[in-house]
This record gives sequence, structure tokens and C-alpha cells, in this order.
Amino acid sequence: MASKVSLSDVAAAAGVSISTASRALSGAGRVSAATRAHVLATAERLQFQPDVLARSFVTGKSFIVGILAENAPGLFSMPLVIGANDFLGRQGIASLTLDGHETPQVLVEHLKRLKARRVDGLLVIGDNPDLANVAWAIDFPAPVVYAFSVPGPGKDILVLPDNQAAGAMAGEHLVRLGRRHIAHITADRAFPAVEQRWAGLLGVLERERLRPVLGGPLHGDYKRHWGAEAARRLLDSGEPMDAIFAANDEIALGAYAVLAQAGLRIPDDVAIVGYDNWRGLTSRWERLLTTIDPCLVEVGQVAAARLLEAVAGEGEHGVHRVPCTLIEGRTTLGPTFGPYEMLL
Amino acid sequence: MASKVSLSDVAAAAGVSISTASRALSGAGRVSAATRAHVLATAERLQFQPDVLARSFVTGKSFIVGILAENAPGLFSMPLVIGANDFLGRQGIASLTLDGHETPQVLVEHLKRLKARRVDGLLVIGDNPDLANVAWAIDFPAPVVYAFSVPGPGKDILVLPDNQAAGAMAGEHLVRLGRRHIAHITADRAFPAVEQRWAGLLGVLERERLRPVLGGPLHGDYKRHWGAEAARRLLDSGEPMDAIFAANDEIALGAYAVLAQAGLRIPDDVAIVGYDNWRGLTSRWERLLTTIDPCLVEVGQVAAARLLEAVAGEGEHGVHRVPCTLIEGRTTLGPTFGPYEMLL
DNA sequence: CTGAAAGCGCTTACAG
DNA sequence: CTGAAAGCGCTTACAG
Repeated sequence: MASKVSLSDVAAAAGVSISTASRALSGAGRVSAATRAHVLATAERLQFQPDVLARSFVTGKSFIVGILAENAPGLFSMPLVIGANDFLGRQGIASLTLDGHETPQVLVEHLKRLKARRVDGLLVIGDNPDLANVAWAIDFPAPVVYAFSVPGPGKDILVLPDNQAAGAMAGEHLVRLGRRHIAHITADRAFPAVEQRWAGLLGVLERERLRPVLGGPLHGDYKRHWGAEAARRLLDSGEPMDAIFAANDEIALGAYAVLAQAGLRIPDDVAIVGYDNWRGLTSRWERLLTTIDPCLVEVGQVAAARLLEAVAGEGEHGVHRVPCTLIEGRTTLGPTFGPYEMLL
Repeated sequence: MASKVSLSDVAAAAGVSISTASRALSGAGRVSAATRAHVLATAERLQFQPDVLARSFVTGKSFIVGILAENAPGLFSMPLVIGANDFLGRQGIASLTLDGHETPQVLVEHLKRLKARRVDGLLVIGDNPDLANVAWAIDFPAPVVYAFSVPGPGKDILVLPDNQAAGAMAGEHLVRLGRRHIAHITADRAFPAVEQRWAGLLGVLERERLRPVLGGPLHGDYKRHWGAEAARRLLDSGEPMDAIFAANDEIALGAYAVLAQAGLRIPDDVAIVGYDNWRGLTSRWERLLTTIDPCLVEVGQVAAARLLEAVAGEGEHGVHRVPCTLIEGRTTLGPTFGPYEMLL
């Protein structure tokens, strides 16, 4: 079982009372330095491990946090949940993960269960940074931190990838490569992430006194077909274009296919930067598509860290943005490649 | 905080002693049917929620299990961990997830921490079904279940995708499509999964009295370049071939590229089946590559289920295999497609 | 600074 | 079948 050595054993061995031993170990309460040192040494010698179960019982802290995931097996949610659990595990905190990808009633059930389990805090993980989380503004008797969702009402804590920095990062990369005619293919302008990535790119363009191709972003959705269609429109426009920043990798691949089929050389004629680093998920070798990795594992870790701060009463409210990483690939740095190489 | 209603409140309201109330609620111990019903009704009326912390303290059960992942953020591990946590969460069991992708010393630290946390059981999740888990044969004071690893010594519990069924499934699919000259491109024969997938395919071939192209599997590694090279060898051999079962999707894509470049039509001339369903991870629309999905989320769920059984003292030792799913795509069902469509 | 004591909310032998 | 009582191992006012 757990350590057979209890606090009373330590106290006895150290020749002090249980209460003194407890105070010495916990660090709180007045204890003389000498006594404390002696108790600590004794505990060390006896390999004393405080019983977490007893401590939980008496303090009312479970050392468990709840994780409410909108769609745990989702491609975005998985790394977030994994990152969160990784950080929590390192701190010795367990988690109760519940999938909320369901009806409001189920959500209510989940929250009841989490309360019954007396979790010290709650992490709500969205699967879409452009959607409000179902669980916004829930009433919960412990600190709540949100991740990968839109900011809600009230002064909550929200952790997100830094989309604006991502846009700027893509722009900087392309500008540094000498590109002057940069297009932006993206999704619905109503999405905050879409707005922010564009804002980041626009900042760089303005600083460089560059005008985006067609004067602004091409808004559509996040799918390959839209990337292809947008690329066709760009070609048809006849405007000069030497680079595309696509709001995700799917769009980037759709655009790539159309441009390459049209006889353009990538990146010689047009450089392409994507977002998500999905291929990086499945293969570490391949470095074809230059893309921005939103570092979702880290976002999960940061969210967990913020939650533990909040549990400790030190949480800072507001939005926390986690930096992204540029993954350099051949669609910006070359050498150029043909369609079968994209597979090979 | 948690329910202000305690067991003593219920007992008082029901007009019985605390011990009777406890026995009635727990179901264990002799209580008259009438008393039990009355206590239950009272508890219901008062919305009594037993305090998990107190129960844990007195029973010594933490209602937490440990999850030791070899490489939690790995592409294979993520769905396994997510699946496990999903099942556990549904049962109200929390988990302490630790990443063991490290040195043996770190592993020892992890195990110590898990013991200190008094977890009720331990789930060890490998990142490679062909590798022995670092944590095999560890000494742990609670039931242990392994997932996605090779069988270890002793009579442990191990949960795996059913690789043999996968091989048979691929074979059946190809045979049903009328293919008679089936090649198998796979990785190192020392890997159990390689052996099992081949065994499954071979079973079908023998039943159909078919001879595999080149007389047996082509052994290499799991990378695209090997898939391409093996495809070249198959073409050069001049043997008739109308289908390939690749041991993973990377091999399948490498083979596809070479065959298509050589002017063969896929699937008209050669049908291809992969394994892993990696693309299915990133896009649900695309159904180009026919492949076998190992259903890792389910494997994780089953592993968690087995662990809870073991914790309850009902665990069955041995290897548990979880069925796979065939994902039908155009590389076997057509229509044929060109390289840019693979992107689009 | 230190110790004796109460108490956290439940379970479980032990009598009755 | 039911109740009074002990006890799980710790923390924390409360005296001293």
C-alpha cells in the first residue's frame, strides 16, 4: 500500500507532538527553526509520504481538476487535452476528463458529476477557436479556465494560440524572402481567428508599404476546394502575385494544386505558407509545406498552468496568447517539386 | 461547496442511525427492505451526494488511476490516452497522466508519485506496438494494464488492435474485388504487428489458393521511401500484380506515387490498401486511400475498461484484441484519379 | 513555540 | 436487522 509511515510515526521518532510535526512539514504555523529541521530530517529518514487521501479529506482539496472537452477526440482538442494533462501530471494533479460534445442536458450532468467529485478547478477545452464554448458562463463552485474558444462575457481566463502573431510571422517570412505581392486566402471574416491572422499579416504589409493582392483577404471556408477556387480567382485576376498566406493547410494544399497545375513553380513563382501543421502530425520527415504550428500541446499546458494559478488564488483574468512556431518547408524555401514528390 | 447534505442529515431525516443509513446507501450489509427504501427515498429527497473525499479516506480507494504514457503527444498515443480518459471519466474515475518518454530514473520517480497518490490502478500506454514497454514487469501495488505494446512476461493484461484481423480484412476486401495477385509491402519481420498483419492476409490467400506476389511479404520499414522502392521492385519483377496491401499508409502512398508515375491506373490496374487511417485524422471528406483504421480511441477505452475490471478484482489476464475498421477509398473502389486530385 | 484535543464524513466490526 | 462507537491520518483553532 502507500507508505506505512504516518505522521504520528514521524512525530514519535522526532520526539514532538503530531501537531508540531504537521506544522513543521506543512511550513505554515510557528515552529522553531531547530524543531522544523529536526522534523524534516526525521521525515526524510523515515521516508515519510503524507497520505494524500487524508489530507484531501481534511482540507477539502481533491487535487483533481475537471477537464470538460467539447470534442475530446478532435484533432485540435487532442493535443490540448494531452498538454493540459501533461502539465497537471507533473504537478501531481489528477484530472477527470469529460466529453461535452453533447446536449446541454449532458453538460449539466457533467458539471454535477464534477462538483460531486469536488474538483479544485475546471478547464473547458473548445474544439474551435471561432466558436463560443457551450460551457461559457457556467456557474461552478471552483475556478474555471477556458482554452481554444472565443472570449466570453465576464472577466474569465482564456488561453489561445496567438493568431495575430501567426499572421505577422507568415508575413515576415514572406517579406524576408523578397515577396512583394502577397495574397491572403482565408475563411469567414466573422471568425475571430480569421480576423486576427489577417491583422497580423496586414501589420507587416503596412509597415512594408505593400498592398495585398486584390486589396484584401479572400474569404471563404477552411476547405481544400475553397483554396483551389480562390487560387483560380487570383490567377484569373491577372494581378501580380508572388506569395500566398493561407489561413490553414487545407486551403494551402488546394491553392498549391491549382497553381502547380497551371504551370507555376512553387516557390519560384509563388511561395505558399499554411497554418496548422497538420502534416507535421503524421510525419516528421516531410517538410514540403511551409506552415505555422499553433503549438496546441503548449496551449494546453499553459491553460493548465493558469488554472492551477487560479486555484491557488493567483490567477490573472483576461486572455493569454501562446506563441506559434514557423515550420519552414519547400513551398517557401524550395527547391521546387512536382506533384508526386508531394506524395513521396 | 459540495453538497451541504451529509450522511448524518439523511440518517436524522430518515429516523435511523448513521450506520444504518450508510449500509442502506452502500447496499452492503443487512438492512430490511423497508428501511433501505425509506433511507434511499430520504437521500433522494435531500439530494444527498456522498462526499467522495471522505469515502476515499476511509476506504483507501482514491478513485484515481494512473496513466503512464511512453510518449503522450505521439500520434498513436494521443487517441489511446484520450480514449482511456473518456471511459474513465464516464465512470467518474479521474486519472493522473504521466509521460514516461524518458530515462528509467524518471520512470521510477513517476511510479513513486503514483504510489504516493494512491492510485487504484495503472494503465501503461506504449507508443509502438512492436516495442516492449519500458515499464514492463514493474512492481506496482495496484492492478496494471498495458496497451499498445508487445506482450510482456508473466500473466499481465494487454490490449491491442487486432492486427491479424486487419490483415484478413484487407485480404477479404481485395479478394472480393476480384484481385488475384496481391503483394504485401511491410516493415521488419521482427515486429509482432508485421507478423500478425501478414498472418491475417496469408490466411485469406491460402483459403483462396492464391500465391502472394514474389511469394511473400517485402520487408523494409514503415516509411514512404520504402513503399516507393518496394513498388519499383514489384514492377521490375515482371510478375503479375493487381493489388497491394501496405502495412501502413506511408508505404501505401510511396507505392501509389511510383505506380501512378509508371503509368498504372489506380485502382484499375492495381488496387492499394493501407493501414493507420492517418489522413482520416486530418480530413473527413477525403476518401482517397482505402485503409484500415486501428480504432485507437476504442483501444484506449477497452484498456481503461479492463483496468477498472481488474481494480474490481474481475480482470481477465491475457491479451485482448480490439477490432479494426476498413475505410473504403478510391485506391480500391475507384474512380481512378491523378496526382493533383490526391491533393485536392 | 508547543501540545492536547476536536473534528473532517464516512465505513465497519462489534454488541445488542 | 439496528445502533453506538471506534477509527481512517491529517489539519487547525485553542490553550498553555
